[in-house]
Amino acid sequence: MSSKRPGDGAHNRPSKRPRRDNNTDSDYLQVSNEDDIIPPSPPSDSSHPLPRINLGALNRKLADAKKDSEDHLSTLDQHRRSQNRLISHLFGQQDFSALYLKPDHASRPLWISPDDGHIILEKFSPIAEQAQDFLTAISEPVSRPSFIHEYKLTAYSLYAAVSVGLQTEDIIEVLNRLSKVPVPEEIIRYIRNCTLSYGKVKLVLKHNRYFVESGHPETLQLLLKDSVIRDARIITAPTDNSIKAATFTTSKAPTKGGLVIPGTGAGAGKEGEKKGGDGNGGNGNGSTNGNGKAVAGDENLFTSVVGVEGDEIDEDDDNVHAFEVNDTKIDDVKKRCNELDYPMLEEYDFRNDTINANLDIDLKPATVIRPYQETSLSKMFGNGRARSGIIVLPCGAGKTLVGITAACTIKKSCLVLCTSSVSVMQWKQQFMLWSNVTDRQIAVFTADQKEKFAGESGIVVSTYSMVANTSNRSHESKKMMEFLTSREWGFILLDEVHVVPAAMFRRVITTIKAHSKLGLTATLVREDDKIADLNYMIGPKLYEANWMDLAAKGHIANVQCAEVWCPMTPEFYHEYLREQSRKRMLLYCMNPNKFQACQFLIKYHEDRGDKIIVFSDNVFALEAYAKRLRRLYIHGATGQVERMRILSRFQHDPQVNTIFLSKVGVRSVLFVAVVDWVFYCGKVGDTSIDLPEATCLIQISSHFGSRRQEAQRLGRILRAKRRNDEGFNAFFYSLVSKDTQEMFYSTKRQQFLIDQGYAFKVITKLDGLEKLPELVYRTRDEQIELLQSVLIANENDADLGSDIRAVEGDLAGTVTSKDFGPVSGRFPRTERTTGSLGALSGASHMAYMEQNRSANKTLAKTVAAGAGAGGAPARHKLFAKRERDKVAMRKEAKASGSTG
DNA sequence: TAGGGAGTAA
DNA sequence: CCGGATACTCCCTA
Repeated sequence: MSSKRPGDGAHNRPSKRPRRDNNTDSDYLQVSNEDDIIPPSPPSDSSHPLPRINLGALNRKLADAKKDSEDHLSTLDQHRRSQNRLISHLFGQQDFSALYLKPDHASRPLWISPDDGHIILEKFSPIAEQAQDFLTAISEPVSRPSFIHEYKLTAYSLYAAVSVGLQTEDIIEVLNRLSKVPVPEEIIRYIRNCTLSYGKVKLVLKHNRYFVESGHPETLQLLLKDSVIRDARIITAPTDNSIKAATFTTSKAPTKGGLVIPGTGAGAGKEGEKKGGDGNGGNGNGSTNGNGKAVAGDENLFTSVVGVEGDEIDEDDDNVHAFEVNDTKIDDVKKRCNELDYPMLEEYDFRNDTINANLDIDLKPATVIRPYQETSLSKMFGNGRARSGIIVLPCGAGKTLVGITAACTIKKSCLVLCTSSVSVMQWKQQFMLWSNVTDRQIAVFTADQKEKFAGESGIVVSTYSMVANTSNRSHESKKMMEFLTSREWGFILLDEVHVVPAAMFRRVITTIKAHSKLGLTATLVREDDKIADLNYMIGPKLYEANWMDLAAKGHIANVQCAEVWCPMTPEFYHEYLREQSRKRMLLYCMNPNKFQACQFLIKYHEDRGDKIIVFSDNVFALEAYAKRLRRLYIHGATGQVERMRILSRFQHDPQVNTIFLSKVGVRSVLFVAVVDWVFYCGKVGDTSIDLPEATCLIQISSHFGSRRQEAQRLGRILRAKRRNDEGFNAFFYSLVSKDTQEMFYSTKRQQFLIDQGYAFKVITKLDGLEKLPELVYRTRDEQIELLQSVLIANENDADLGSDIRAVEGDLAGTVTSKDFGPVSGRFPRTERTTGSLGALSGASHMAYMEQNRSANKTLAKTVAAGAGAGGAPARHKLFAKRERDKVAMRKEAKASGSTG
C-alpha cells in the first residue's frame, strides 16, 4: 500500500503538531509518540504489566477459563462473532478482558472492538470533538446519545474516507492514537484490505459507452474472472497488435490541474475552504498535515484530498486500460465490483472533456456560499475532477445552492431530478436566482411542461417519475425521453437522493448517461435496507453534517423530546382488546385521554407564545381532533387554495397558533417538507408564503408503516431554527396510548432520534390537566359517545370475516409478543420501563411486556365472556355506504377548498 | 377537470 | 415467519 504523500515521504510525527494549545489537548498529544508504531499483540501471559479491562465477574470468569489456552484469541473471536448479530452488543456480555489498556488510556477517548469494527467514543473526553470529526470521516455513526457514541467501520465508510482524501496509514495512525487499546491487528488488516483496492478501478463514459478503466491491467483481469462482470463486457475487435491492446483499450492517464469552485471568492473563499476542511477532516488531516494545511490553496487541497487512487495510478503506469461494459448491466457491474471490494470510482475530468459541449453558466457575482457548503463541495472537486457521491445536508441549509454551485463548476449539460413537480419549479427558480443561467438554457420536463433547451448544452429539471416511467407515456414524453437518453450528460443532480434506490427510480441511473452524479439529501435513511445501494449506484457519502453539532452551533433548534403516556379509558381499552389491528389503531388514536393531553399541551404552548403543529397520520383522527379542539387542519384532500390560506393565517394571524396537519400534508404544503422550515421562504405556484416558525410539534399518531425509524421524517421536521435567536428550543411531543401496540411503534420511532443524540423524556402525568377549563371528554358519557362515533366510523364490510378468525387463533385483541415485533438486540423487550416516574430511576426495571401480558390476557378473557353474554355494545355489521360517504366528503372538501 | 393506474413512504 | 396496511403524488387519458 502506498503511503506516499506529496512533500512528505515519512510519517509525520505528532511532534509537528502544536503542543500546548490548551491543557486538555496536551495530555493526549504528549502520550501519543510511542503509539505511532503499532504495538505488537500483547502476550497472552497474564503477568503482563498493562492493566486489564474487566467488565465484571462473569467476564473475568470467562477470561480465566480461556487464559490457559494458547489460542484463546480465536475462541474469543468465535464468542464475539456469535454476538455480532446484536447491533449494540458491545454493551452486552462481550468479553474484552483480553485487550490491553495503554497506560495512559484515561486520556484517550476510543474503544475499538477487535473483530467487527465497532468503535465506542467517550463523548465526555476533552478531545471528543476532534475524535468525532475523525470518526465521522472514516466510519458510520450507529448511535450518538449524550455520553457514549457508537461508530462502525465498514467497507463503505472506509471507501468514503479514502474518497475524500484520507490515506490508509493516516487512518490507522490516528485511530491508534485515539484508542485506549492498541488498534487490533484484525482491524488494521481490515482497513488495509478495504482501502488497498479503492480507487484502482474507474467507471468512465466515452462517446455514450461505459468503460471500466484501471491503471492496473491485472486488476481488470481479476474483475473479469467474475462471471457477472464478464457477462456485462462488450468485446470489441482489437485494433492493435500489442499484448495489452489485445485485451484492453489503452490510453493516456488524465492530468490534474488547478480548479476554482465558483462562489468561493478569490482569497476569502480559500480561507473558508481550509477552515471547513479542518473542521470536518478534523484529526485525520490535523495529525498528518497539521496546521501546515493552512498554508496554500489549491495545492494544499490536493495534498489533503487526493487519495490513494491518484498516486497509485501515476506511480504505476501513465497509461490506463479499459474494457467496455454493456450499459444495461452497469448497475450489476457496479454492485459486483463493490462486493469484490473494488468499488468503482466515478470521476469526471470535465475540464478535459472536449467531446461534450460546455455550458456557459456561472454563479452570479453576488452569490457567496457558506463555509459548510464549500466544505462539501471541496470533497467533491478535491482533485480537480468531479467525483460522484452524496452530500447530506439539512436541506434548508442550502442543499440547492450546493447543487447549483456544482453545476456551475462542471459547466456541462446537467439533469436535475426531483421528487415532486413543485420542487422542479423550485430548482429552476433557484437556478435563475443564484446563477446567470438564461431561460433558454434551462428547461422543465414534467407532465405539464415539456421543454427542451436551446443550443448544444443546457439544464433540464424533471421528476423521477417522469424519467423512470416506462409504461403509459404520452407522445410528447416519449420524444422527450429520447432526447434525454440519447445524449451524454456531464452532470446529474439527484435531489432527495434517498428515494433513488426505489425499484422504479433506480432505473434513472442507468437510463441516463451521466459522467458525474451528485446526490443530495437531508437524511440518508430508508425503511428498507436499500440505502447501502447508493454506495455503488451513486457513490460514497462525501459529506454529512452532524445534527448535534449544528444544534450546538445554533444552526438548528435544540429540541426537547418527550413521550406522553396516556392511559386508555376503560371503555376504549375494552373495545381495543376485541378489535382487529386496523380498528385498534383508530381506538388508540382517539383515546379520550390523548385528546385531553393534546388539548393541554396546545393550551400550555399557546400560552407560552409558541406556534404549534399537531400532526397525525390518520386522517380520521386528524379531522376529529381538529374539529373538537376547534383548530384549522390540512390534509391531502385539502385544496391548494385552502392550504395556502390556512398556512398564511398560521403564519400571520395571532389568533391562529395551532394547525393540524397530516403527514403528507406537511410535505407537500411546505414543499420539500418542513425540512426547509425557517431557512427560506418558498413559493407554491405564484403564491408566496413565509414558512411558519413552529416551535412545538405534537404528534398524535404516526402508526402507519411505522416499521422502523419513522422518526426520520419527524427528525427533519424538528430541525426548526429561528434565526438570530440563541438558545432557542423546540419541543416535540409524541402522544402514546398506554398498553397498546402504539407503545411498540413509538419505541422504534424514537430510536432514530436517540441515535441522533436526542434524549427522550417520558411523561406520565401532565400537571394541571384536570384543572384545564373546557377539558374535552371529561365525563364518561362524552367518552362513550366518542367511542361510538369511532366504532361507527370504523365499521366496514371488509373486516367481517376477521372476528371469526380471531376466535380460533389467539384470543381476540390479546397483546402478544407478535404485536411487539421481533425481539432483536436493538429493541430488547426490557427496554421500556413502567409508567411511573419513579420507576424510571431504574430501581424497578419491570419489563412492560411482562407486566401487561398477563393483565391483558385476563382482560381479554373477561371481554370474551362479556361478549358471549351479550354485555358488549352491539356493533353494526355492514356499512358499505360509509366508504362512499367518505369519498363524497373528500370531494366536498376539495371542492370547497378550490372554490374559495 | 376527474378518475384511473402506478408508484412511494415507512 | 411472512405479508399486509394507508395516504398521497404523479402522469396520462377521456
